[in-house]
Amino acid sequence: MENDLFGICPFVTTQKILTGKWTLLIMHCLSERTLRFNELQRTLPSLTSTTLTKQLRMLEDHGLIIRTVYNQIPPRVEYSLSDLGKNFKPVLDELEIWGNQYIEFLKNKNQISDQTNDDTNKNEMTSF
Amino acid sequence: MENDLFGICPFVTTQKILTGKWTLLIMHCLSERTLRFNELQRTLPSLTSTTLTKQLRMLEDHGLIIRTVYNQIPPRVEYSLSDLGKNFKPVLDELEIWGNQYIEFLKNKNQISDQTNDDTNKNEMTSF
DNA sequence: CTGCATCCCGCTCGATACTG
DNA sequence: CAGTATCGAGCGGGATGCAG
Repeated sequence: MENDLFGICPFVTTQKILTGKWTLLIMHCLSERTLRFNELQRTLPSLTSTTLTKQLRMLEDHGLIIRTVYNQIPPRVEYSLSDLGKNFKPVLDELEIWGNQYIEFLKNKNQISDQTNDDTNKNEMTSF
Repeated sequence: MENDLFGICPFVTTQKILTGKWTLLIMHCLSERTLRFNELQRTLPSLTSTTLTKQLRMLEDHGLIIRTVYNQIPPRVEYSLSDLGKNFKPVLDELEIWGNQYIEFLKNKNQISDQTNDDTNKNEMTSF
């Protein structure tokens, strides 16, 4: 296999699962409650159905979420966490705590750099 | 901005930080002790210096690790976690727990689908 | 409403070769 | 020992358009 440590090292394995720009956010949303496709879409701004579908399929293939289809008109599809997905909750909690810490860190950093560097120049080279 | 929620949503922000195929593993290694460049390289199999350097630079730029250079011949560079990086430890711990759960899940899945195939490669590795 | 098919762009990974 | 320079392949994200 291309990824020698997948299925062996817990960190490499998890990292592989978490590839996908929106996986954490999706997992967080579904950890609160079951959601329909367009509920997810409304919750996650700037995320097209194409991308959302792909990410959901990936998580489903990996066994983290469950896709339930109701045969109705109009269609109704619900996404919820599997047991494996529910066990992921502690990770999400710690991730959220640390993420907020990091955001605070960023704010301080920007305050410092904004004092010295007020002119974020964007001059396009007009000629020469 | 290309990433509207970076610096706002803790999950999106963290996900962005964690891009990089080896970030979690590197963070785990450094969470145990300070390491030199080639120690990391020896610890992490199949990882060229090019890639390792890039990932380390990324983590350094994001403020998670600290790079200390000793002016010596031969050169000596040590990598350690910053305070921000040390605060990441709880995430790593939960990640490791869940990752091992997931590995167990994979084994069961493979047992079902690989009833005819007996894989001889079943070494237990806690990490790397 | 919940997708799939297609195409394109950018970016990351990694191989290889070279350096102080 | 600890990198840098360069280059290429591959893959994921997203825009667009269509479908049941």
